[in-house]
Amino acid sequence: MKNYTTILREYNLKATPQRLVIIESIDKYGHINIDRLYEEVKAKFSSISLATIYKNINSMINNMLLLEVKIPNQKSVFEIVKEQHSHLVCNECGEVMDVKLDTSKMIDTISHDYKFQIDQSDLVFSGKCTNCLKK
Amino acid sequence: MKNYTTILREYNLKATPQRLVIIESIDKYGHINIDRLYEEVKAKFSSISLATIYKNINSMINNMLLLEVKIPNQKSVFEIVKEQHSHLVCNECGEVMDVKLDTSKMIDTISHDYKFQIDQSDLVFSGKCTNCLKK
DNA sequence: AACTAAAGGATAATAATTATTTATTAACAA
DNA sequence: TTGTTAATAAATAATTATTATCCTTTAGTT
Repeated sequence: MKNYTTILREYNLKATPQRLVIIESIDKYGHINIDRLYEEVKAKFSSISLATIYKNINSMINNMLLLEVKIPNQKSVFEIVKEQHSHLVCNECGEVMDVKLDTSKMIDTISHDYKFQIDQSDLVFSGKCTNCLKK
Repeated sequence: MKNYTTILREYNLKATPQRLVIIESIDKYGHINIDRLYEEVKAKFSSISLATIYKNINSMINNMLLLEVKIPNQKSVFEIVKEQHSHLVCNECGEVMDVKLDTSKMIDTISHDYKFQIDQSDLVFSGKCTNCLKK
């Protein structure tokens, strides 16, 4: 069991009970959108308001603890910042999963061919996941 | 000068004057977000409502004439569907540009390693464009 | 324990998007 | 070229999404 209190403090965020539930939920699911997160948190803090969720998500993003993943045809999901990676999205079940890719060669090519300095890569691949392929 | 009327009809969309201006603007800029598009169209049809813009964008997307490109930290832009490509976004000037990439190897790797069937790739690289690098 | 800046709750305000209703018009045919 | 009709535009209204405000509570520190 991770110590979320410590994590929050490392990112200069007060470790409030609400925030603990938020980060715990995100960590639990890996990726979660605002609505599901709201429900998760409300299960433990029935009085929490959606505005508080938004406020916290935003401050966690500003402090680089979380990041938003924009996905075609569905709402963004949030995840805890970790090593650079890309995403697979299943159009059947909606599942979002991480995938480790070596993008260095591609980035070199672009930098060279287009004289463009790349600071960030957001790669999303959509299709059908293993489970849904079986069905 | 392209014949946008014909294009619209090919996609089973009535060629209304409003739609002609919409597609003309998108084609002119390559990529445009909803607000700038609204202004562009309003310059020619001062009475047009934002709802009409949304309605048309949505029907053009549904009929596969347009597609939405989701971008980190800014509003989505729309573009005319063409051969598969990726996007570069400059964080300084906001410019969005197309880039032709060979993603086949990457996709094969993912398909193989993760047993995932990839139908669509959305790749966005952000950083600094040639022009802004010079400044 | 007390202080204070930050956070939560409640709600209002704003922004973004979609729906509804009626009048207009593009596409097609005679 | 004109009439017919289904689709579209305009003008809201309604929803949904997100942010701001104001006041109370609390986490972190002394």
